[in-house]
Formats: sequence, C-alpha cells, structure tokens
Amino acid sequence: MRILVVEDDSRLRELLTEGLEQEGFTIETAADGLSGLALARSGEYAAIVLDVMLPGCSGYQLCSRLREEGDWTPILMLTAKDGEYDEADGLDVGADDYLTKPFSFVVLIARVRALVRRGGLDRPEVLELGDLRLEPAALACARGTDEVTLTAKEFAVLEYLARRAGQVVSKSEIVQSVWDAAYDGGANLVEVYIRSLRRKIDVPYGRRSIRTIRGAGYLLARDGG
Amino acid sequence: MRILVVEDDSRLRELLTEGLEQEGFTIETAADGLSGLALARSGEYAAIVLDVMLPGCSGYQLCSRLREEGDWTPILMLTAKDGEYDEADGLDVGADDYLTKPFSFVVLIARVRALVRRGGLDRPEVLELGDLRLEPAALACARGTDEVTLTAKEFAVLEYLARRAGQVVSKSEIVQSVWDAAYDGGANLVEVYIRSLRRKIDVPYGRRSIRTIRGAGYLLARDGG
DNA sequence: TGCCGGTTTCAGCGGGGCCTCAGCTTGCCC
DNA sequence: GGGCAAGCTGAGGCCCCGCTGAAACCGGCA
Repeated sequence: MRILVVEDDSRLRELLTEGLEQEGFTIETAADGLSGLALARSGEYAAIVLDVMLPGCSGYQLCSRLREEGDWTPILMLTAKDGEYDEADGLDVGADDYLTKPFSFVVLIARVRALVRRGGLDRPEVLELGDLRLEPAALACARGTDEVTLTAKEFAVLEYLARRAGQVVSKSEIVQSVWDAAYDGGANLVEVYIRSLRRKIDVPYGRRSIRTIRGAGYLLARDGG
Repeated sequence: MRILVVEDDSRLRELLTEGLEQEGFTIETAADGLSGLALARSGEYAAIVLDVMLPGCSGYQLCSRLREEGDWTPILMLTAKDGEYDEADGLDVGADDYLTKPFSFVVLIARVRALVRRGGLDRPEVLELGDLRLEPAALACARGTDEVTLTAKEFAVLEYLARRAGQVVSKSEIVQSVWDAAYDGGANLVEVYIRSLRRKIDVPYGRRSIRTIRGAGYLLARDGG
C-alpha cells in the first residue's frame, strides 16, 4: 500500500509520513508540485495526499493534469482556505475528497483508509463546458437541452478536445489518441471529423466553440463557445 | 432516486429537501431517530442523509443498527461537532461519508451524488428502469404488469445491461461477464441475444429500450425506454 | 430413442460510417 | 499583390458492423 504525500511544509510532511507509516502504509514524498507530478506519473500509488498550496505547480493543477492523463488514483486534497467554493473546486477538478486545515490526524487517517478501500471512485462521468455536455459512459452529447447524436469516432475526438479544453491540441495528438498508433493516413481525417463536429454542435447554434489555430491545431473553448 | 433525510432542525431539513429536489431526487424526511429508522427499514432509498444529533436515537445508533440488519444503503452523516473523534467514529460505525456543519451546499450535493452513484452497484434485489422490472433472484422480468419470460442467458445479458443502464456496454464486456472468460465464439452471439431480448421486451410494446451504438456496443435506457 | 427448449453457429445482406480524394478557400509571408 | 501552404468542403466508394432467419448442437426428460 504505497501512498504519495505532496506537501511543501517539511514539518507537516514528516508528521504525515510518520503517522501514515504507523498505519502500515509505505510513504513517498514530494515537496513541490512538479516533482509530485513526476512521482505520481511514474509510480503506482494506492492514494495521493495533496496540498493545494504548492510551489511550482498547485495541487489543483497537479490533480487536473493527472485526470486528463487518465490517472484516477484516489486523491485527498488538503486546503488551507475554508471558503466554500474551494472545496467544490477540488471535487470538480477530480479530487475524491478534501480536508480543510487545520485537520485532525485521526480524521485524515480515516479518510485515507476510506479512499484506499473504495479504490478511487469518482471519475466524473459528465464533462460540462458551458452548455455543452458530454457523457463518455453513454456516448451522449447535448447542447443545452438538445440531444446531439454523435458517432463513436466523432465522440472520441470531441471528448479528447473537451478533456483538454482551453488548450491547443495538435492534429497528430488527436490522431494518436483516437486512432491506432500505427495510423498514417494523414491529418485530413481530423479535419473531416472537426467539420462534422462543427456541423453538429456549432453551426446549428451559431457558436464557434472549436477554433482552429493555424499551424498548431484546434482549441475547444473552455466555456463551450 | 429516493433519498431519506433525517434531521431534527426543521429549517435545515427544509433547506436540504428543497435543494436535493432541485437536483432531481425525491425526498422523504424524518425529524427524529426512531421514525427515521422506521422509514429506512420500510423503504428503498438510494441514500440516506443523517444528522448525528437526533432526539430519540442518535445518528450513530441508527446507522449501526441498519448495518447490523444487513442494510447497506449509502449513508452521509452530518455532524455539528468538530471534535476530532466524531468523524472517524462515523466512518467506523458504517457511514459511507460525513460532513461537518456548517457545510457548503455545493459540497453536499456532490457528496450525495457520489454516494448514489456508487451505491447503485451494490446488490439491489430488484432492478427497476421505468416500467421494466428485473428480479435477479427469481430470474423474473416484467414490463409494466406483463410478465415476460426470459431464458437464463437472456436474463444474464439483460441484467448486465440493466446494472449499467445509461452506459454503453461493449459486446466483449458482455461476453466476459455472461460467458466463460475463455469464450471466443465471436461477438455474434451477443447480437443474437440482443435480438431475442428486443423481441420480448421492446417490439411488443413499441419501445426501443436497447439502443445499439455502432462501433461501441449497446445501451439500455435508464428509464427502460 | 425421440421430442423439446435452450444455446450456439453460420451465412447472407443491407446500410452506416469511416476514410479518401480532389478542388476550393483562407491566412501568411515575401 | 502574388504565391504557397494549411485548412475546408462535398461527394463517393468501400468495408465492416450489426441484423436476421435458419439450422445444428446439446442436455434433460418421458
């Protein structure tokens, strides 16, 4: 049972390490966001305890990055603020649970145990970008209240764009992720699918949610257009 | 999706009811522990939101009692104290999650949703999707008031679809779950059974509850069509 | 042994969607 | 403004996926 602790405060870090080790877990630690991300990527952990405030790369960023990459290791977020939306933000970003500092150690242990037991639960099953909704499990897509029917490939392309909404995604990235690795048919295919998608989710609604960045790729607006 | 709210503070109770109803849940409430326990025993709920401090019978007692009786309905505990042992106690006693007052509504909704999602997988004795009823123990199936007789394999396929209603299920998943892992006869078998099922539960009723998602698999409508 | 219901296999077919291609438009750089 | 490359577009063919009816297989039972 390996657990990754990402925490910049060295005192707290050692406290966590010690306590969790006493519970029988094996602990690895990182003191900043980037090395935390690197460790999380390289290793298999039963859970990750993650501070929100981190040098290099915030806990939010780290978490959402992992989720984008398809890593659903259970994450327990530690947040110093107690504003009410922070917590929801944490959950939105793909954390499975959160704890507000200062927290009790007993509670932390209980939460970690619970997370490990259920083994990572919450892959968010709907992606929402403004009024654009994607439900990967059902291959369902909706703009506002209208159901939009997409084919399997169309959906795959759109989902990939959605998971990286707000970022420019190159055609070759799309090809590699949606088609067989050994596909060489050329980038036109992507253009064709983009067109088909625009016809279904943009044109009828007067939107321009999929922008093309010449020479770079495509970008799906974070707010769905 | 019925949810039971057990809370003695009438203001909070109404607040919870209202909010959860807006999320599409059907709510029933109890103001004290004993009537809460009675309701929980009598009804089928997707989840229970349970205050710890209750007249008559504390939330802890209610929870552990239910668990003893073999009722594993997901429970979200609300605790007013922030003493450090309360929360851990709640988890130990068999609650699935807890929340410390005062809590944010956004968070509560997220938690309840997560609980409901998970809880559905457990082992409901009867599966109901709209007017489609499945009783795994009896291998019985009904559409509305009509009994529909299914063979063992037909039932197994339908049950698997039903447990994952609203999601796309691939043929190979169905094969792996219904037939021996070492079966290789090809996916056509599934098609044959799907056809047979459609003939029995859809065609006579003019429904289309089992949709085929070309290139992905099949999807049983969450509302039974 | 022969019937019977359930299960599995098989082959034909019809269509949907995946992919290609060629021509056109747009944006960028000299 | 001219020229070039990147991207857009419409149409079309082909292939594979899923559908279907029928027949073979298989075990239980009279």
